[in-house]
Amino acid sequence: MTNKKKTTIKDIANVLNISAAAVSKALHNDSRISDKTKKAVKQVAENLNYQPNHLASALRSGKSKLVGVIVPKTNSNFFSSAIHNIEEVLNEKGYNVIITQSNESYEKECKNIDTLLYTQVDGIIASMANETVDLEYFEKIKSAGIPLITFDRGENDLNVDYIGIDDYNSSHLIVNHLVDQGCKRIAHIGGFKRTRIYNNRIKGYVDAIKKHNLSLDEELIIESNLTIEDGRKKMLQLLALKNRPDAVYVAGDYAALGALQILNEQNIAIPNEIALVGFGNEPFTSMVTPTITSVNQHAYNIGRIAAEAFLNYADKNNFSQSLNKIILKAELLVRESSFKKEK
Amino acid sequence: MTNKKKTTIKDIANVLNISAAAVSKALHNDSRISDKTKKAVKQVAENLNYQPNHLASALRSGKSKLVGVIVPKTNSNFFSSAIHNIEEVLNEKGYNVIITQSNESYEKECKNIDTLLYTQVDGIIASMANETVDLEYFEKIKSAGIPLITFDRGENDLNVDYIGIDDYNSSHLIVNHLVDQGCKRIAHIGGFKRTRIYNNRIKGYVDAIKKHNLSLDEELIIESNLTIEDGRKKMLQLLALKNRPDAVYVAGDYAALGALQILNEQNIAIPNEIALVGFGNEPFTSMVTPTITSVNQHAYNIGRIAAEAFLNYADKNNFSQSLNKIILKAELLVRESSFKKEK
DNA sequence: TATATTTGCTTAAACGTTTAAACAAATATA
DNA sequence: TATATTTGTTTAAACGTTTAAGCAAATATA
Repeated sequence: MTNKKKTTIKDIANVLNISAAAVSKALHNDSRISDKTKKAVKQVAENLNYQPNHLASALRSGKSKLVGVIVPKTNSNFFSSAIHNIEEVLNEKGYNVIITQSNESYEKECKNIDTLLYTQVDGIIASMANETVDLEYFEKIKSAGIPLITFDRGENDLNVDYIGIDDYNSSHLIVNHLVDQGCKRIAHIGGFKRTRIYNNRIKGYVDAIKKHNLSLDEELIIESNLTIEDGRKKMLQLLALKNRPDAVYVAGDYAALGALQILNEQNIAIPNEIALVGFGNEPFTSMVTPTITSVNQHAYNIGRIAAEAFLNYADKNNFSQSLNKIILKAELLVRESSFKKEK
Repeated sequence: MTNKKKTTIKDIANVLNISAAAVSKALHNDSRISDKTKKAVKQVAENLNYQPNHLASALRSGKSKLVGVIVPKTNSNFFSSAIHNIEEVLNEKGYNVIITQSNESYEKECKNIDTLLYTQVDGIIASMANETVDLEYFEKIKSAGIPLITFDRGENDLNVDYIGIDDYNSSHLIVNHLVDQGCKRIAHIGGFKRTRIYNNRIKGYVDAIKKHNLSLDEELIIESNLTIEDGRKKMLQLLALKNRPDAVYVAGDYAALGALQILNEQNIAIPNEIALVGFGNEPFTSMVTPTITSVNQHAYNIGRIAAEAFLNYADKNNFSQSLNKIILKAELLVRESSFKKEK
């Protein structure tokens, strides 16, 4: 099958012997077009299998009705669910969503930004890569004059909307729970300090430890990239201490899983010998043995709110953005890895 | 920050007192433009922070340099990895990729197709939703005159390129392995028969069972939607049989996980009492206890090949598509759930 | 020196829409 | 009946590019 020429409004106009402008207006239900003409136009459009050319209308109107989304990876429950909800809200309003993934690489993230700007998206909703420290490229979005909304991983210095959970308080929830279970020496395998959310989790951990008058031991706080492999490595590091912890709070579920594997391999009783808590509520946390206590980040709400934040700016041709944080409460889901039946 | 007008080639032309056409050519390194002018144009473009308007060039050239991807869900290792490789190949060639997910819903899939056609993509690479039986919407893609490439989940009747693994032989690999482990009564929790890949897995299972002269028992073949929940349900169904199986081959890893949960809950020894094999090599198969034997579908290669299949058609303005299957060999990854130390 | 070719640019049309402005015909208002 | 308003349409310009065609100046060829 060779590709036939696509039907345009001109073709419809020719069939009916009216102007292209009349066709355009008829298709948009302009009040100044007679019902008779509208009906005829729509009928012919259908017959000729007319598909509006988005490029032309976007060019003319200056609005592409496209919103770009940048996430570190789609292969995570949190992000794929956030994307789903962003789509749901935006499709409703006639926007289409372009998803791109950075794979945690700053370089790829820059490319994605270029791609999206080039595609003339009307706005960008982004969660930053672990690697990202330089904000220059994100500033580029702002100076392109389109709204930028950040979620989960954002930076105050960008001075744009941010939607995330309360990382600081989540750490409190976790430490409180572990203390409640009788743990006295709680370690923290955290993310990179330079990433705000992980830094907040660390701060929350430190303050909660202090609040409970537990010993704040530097060797119990470890920075990690939070992959499975690194979780294994950092768990081994903790086990090598003269004075082992009796609980480990890991700032990401994948790393928590790595830690769990090591504990299982070394036949260390979970949670009685060492209790374990992850973060993110990835589906596998309730699939592994033992199931892993984790924190639910409410991807559902975050996605919706991020989309709504964008809609707030859309269609306004004179807007100014500023640091506008929306912080949601997170929920601790206690599972086997930290719940001691007999304390 | 209010949104300033964007720089166009006209702005550049004005600065240098040359025509817009000259600017366009200079930016594209046309041989008929002097090096001096090219240099000057590029310098001014940089100074004014010029970003080409993709909509305009796409409209003019009739090529959007955008490729649409439709997958059932991004939240699966197979698809997210396939997407990643599709992107890698296509970005290299100057294409950008728009990802959409159907969430296994036919309705959403149709919407996605409309969206992509509306966005004027130059081609579509798709894997069909479980629900999809009606091919009308996919025919719409063909009649839009752009190439359609299917992977993993496709249909012969579409008469387009298809890239997938050898499902029929994969079933043979699995049954051979289970027989090798001494299993005599092998059940199959399969996907929907109407979906080609699952049908092929069922056929492969049936033929392999016959080949080994095992009893082909209708009650051992169960159709499922392959979610965790359904995997649990169908496993319970198998356990309720008077004559229980000693092995279960599940056509998807999520359902296999559900089955595993039931076996663990009922303290049934895996693999000695019942051996278990999944399909898809989702990361969690090597995370759970016991680890689950599964089939690696080589998402890496499938993504690359699908992208290359598209590139085959791209830029050709007269092409015809036909059923063109590329079938890759799959790899059986034997793990704890089916490997008996003492047989 | 006369002619052909190459170089470096300009002009203008085109891609498919949308929309402001114009205008004739029909209808309402006084 | 004369004028104002409404209705239903057309015309033409615009969005920012690309590109075929044209043309003058510079250079090569005979």
